[in-house]
Amino acid sequence: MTAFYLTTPIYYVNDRPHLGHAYTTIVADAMVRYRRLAGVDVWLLTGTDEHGDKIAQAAAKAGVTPQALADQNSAAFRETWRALGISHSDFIRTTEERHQKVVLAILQKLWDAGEIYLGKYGGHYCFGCERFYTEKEIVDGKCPDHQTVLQWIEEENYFFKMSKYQGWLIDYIERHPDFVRPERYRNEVLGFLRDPLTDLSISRPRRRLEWGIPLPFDDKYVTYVWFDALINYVSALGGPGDPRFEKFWPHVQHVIAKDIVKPHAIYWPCMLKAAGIPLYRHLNVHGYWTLGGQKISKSVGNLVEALALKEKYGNDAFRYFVLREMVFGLDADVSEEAFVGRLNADLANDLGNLVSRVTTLIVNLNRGGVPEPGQPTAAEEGVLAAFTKAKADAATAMEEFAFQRALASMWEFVGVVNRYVDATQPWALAKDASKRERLSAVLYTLAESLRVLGIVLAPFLPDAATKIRAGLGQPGEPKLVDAVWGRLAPGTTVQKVSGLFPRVDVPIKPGTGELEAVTAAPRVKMDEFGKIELRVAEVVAAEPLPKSKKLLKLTVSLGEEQRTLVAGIAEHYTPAELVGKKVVVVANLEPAKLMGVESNGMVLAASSAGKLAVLTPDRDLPPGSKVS
RNA sequence: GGCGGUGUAGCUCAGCGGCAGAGCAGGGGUCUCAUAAGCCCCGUGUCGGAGGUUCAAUUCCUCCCACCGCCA
Repeated sequence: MTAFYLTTPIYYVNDRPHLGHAYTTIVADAMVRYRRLAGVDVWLLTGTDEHGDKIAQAAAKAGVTPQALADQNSAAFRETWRALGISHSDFIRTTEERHQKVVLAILQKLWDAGEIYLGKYGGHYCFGCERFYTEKEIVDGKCPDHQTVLQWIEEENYFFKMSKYQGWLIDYIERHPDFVRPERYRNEVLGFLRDPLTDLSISRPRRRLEWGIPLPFDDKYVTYVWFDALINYVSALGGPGDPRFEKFWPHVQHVIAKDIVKPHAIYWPCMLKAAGIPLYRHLNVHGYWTLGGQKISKSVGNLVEALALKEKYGNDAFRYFVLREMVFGLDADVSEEAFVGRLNADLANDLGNLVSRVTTLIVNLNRGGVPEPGQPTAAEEGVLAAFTKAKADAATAMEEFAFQRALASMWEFVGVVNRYVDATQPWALAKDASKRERLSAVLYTLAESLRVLGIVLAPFLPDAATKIRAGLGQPGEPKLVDAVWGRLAPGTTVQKVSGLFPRVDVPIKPGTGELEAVTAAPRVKMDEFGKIELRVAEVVAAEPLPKSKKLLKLTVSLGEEQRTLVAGIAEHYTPAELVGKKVVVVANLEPAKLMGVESNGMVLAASSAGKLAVLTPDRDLPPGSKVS
């Protein structure tokens, strides 16, 4: 069995988890699930990066220790991945001993090999910020934050001899065209390498920064955060020599966002080379999300809110959207409108409806079981061929981290199956006894189409795929080797699978352009509606319920009887306003106790955007009048 | 300022030397198994602008404009 090792970046804990982090992690998760489906032994690593200046400063500002801040924010990431159903194998933190141990070992090894030297670094330093500024950040020789004159100070630091690897790295990237991909980022890296590469400062003096891993050969310094952080990919596997490392490291690929290309494409290969560790296979770089056409800024925090789409529409829809909408490597835009568009068009109309119509057809026309496949005709061969193609195209796309293409390929097949249903018209075949065998062949083909979809979609839509397989009597873990035509046994029980992805109606709020998404209500039959007894009632008495902000206790007259009911309208109506009003109530609602008061019915009220109005008859009618 | 990229239908994008394409949105039709879903039909757009190479350019070259990225 082959192995596969994939890493997300370790996320810096001065930030809260947002859509950008989620995308990187979902991409990695989908990739790993896909390989796992194919029987590959996979290891997915994520985690948090916890050392450095910014953490120390943020912690000081918040009045907590750096470790406490790191604990809190690291937990936020862990919780987000749990909520998104990420199937990572390990979660590493750079403050863990297992990580620090490997960092120390590598530093020592580089020191012993003469790859590190003590050098002088001069720069414009601001004592207020406790940091150096580059020439371009300086405004009139002053700190942009404090407006104080910067001082030129020289500081001794340890440097990694990165410059000597420049020629080697250029050569390596040229010989390995997909080392950094997509190509645009490879070109960027090569562009950067056309200028002389400098040595990399890998330390910070402890008198300035305590929050880091002390250098093993000079405890007056801590390790520079990038040098520390990159090593997580190695340390999480136990480091060279560890069986897990030996097994997975030869297959390692990284996924990152474009902002951290340089450390990953330049520092990291040089570090690995110097440490005698083989280079990673691929650096897979993706772009940024914009929100409703707006650039994301941290102060706005809107990228965090984008995660709410997952709460609102479900995890599978969220995964589908981000994987389908972003061309891997390029920037993409999220908006609720685009999200709902994808959800309705691809998930509800194409896939969800297909699953619903096919399972219903089989249940209705073949007493719930998978029929015999019978004699395939050109139409059936066409469906099979379409699946074979979709599976192969998706596999190719997944090799290249082209998630959008993988999903598009699968949807080609969904379209073929929808057209096949229309072309063969099983409902018509069922009316003709002489077409019995033909009907069997068609229903079998449809059932088989759904079964294989339930397998190949699993890495992308884990929950929906499980439901599809369950409907076709396929419990347990899906395997790609079973996504082979003809494996579905005749006689297998089929159950209706409806409502996989309900359509969403989106009225656009007038004037604002904002969307207020509302899930379409299911249709009800007349006799179902008829079960609800609505009557006009007159409010006889009203009083607030003690200790409740929202509830009012109402006594209403229905003509021949009086009732007590509780209504959640206290924020919108005073008791005095209500007495004497004629309202509409549900008269046959099951009694319910609210704040200790038994309520026998419900007052109907309409609400929108925080406003609320009870319904009253347009003309005067006696209490008890039926509403229908 | 240097290097690179992008500019194609209302929107998102594919094509990259041989009669302009897909998905979505929009319009029309149609079936009824299905989530008012499906299916079928409908796109003359100066392929950013100007010039050039070529029998032929959206596709190659030059310049210009706009936007973006990396670097400074």
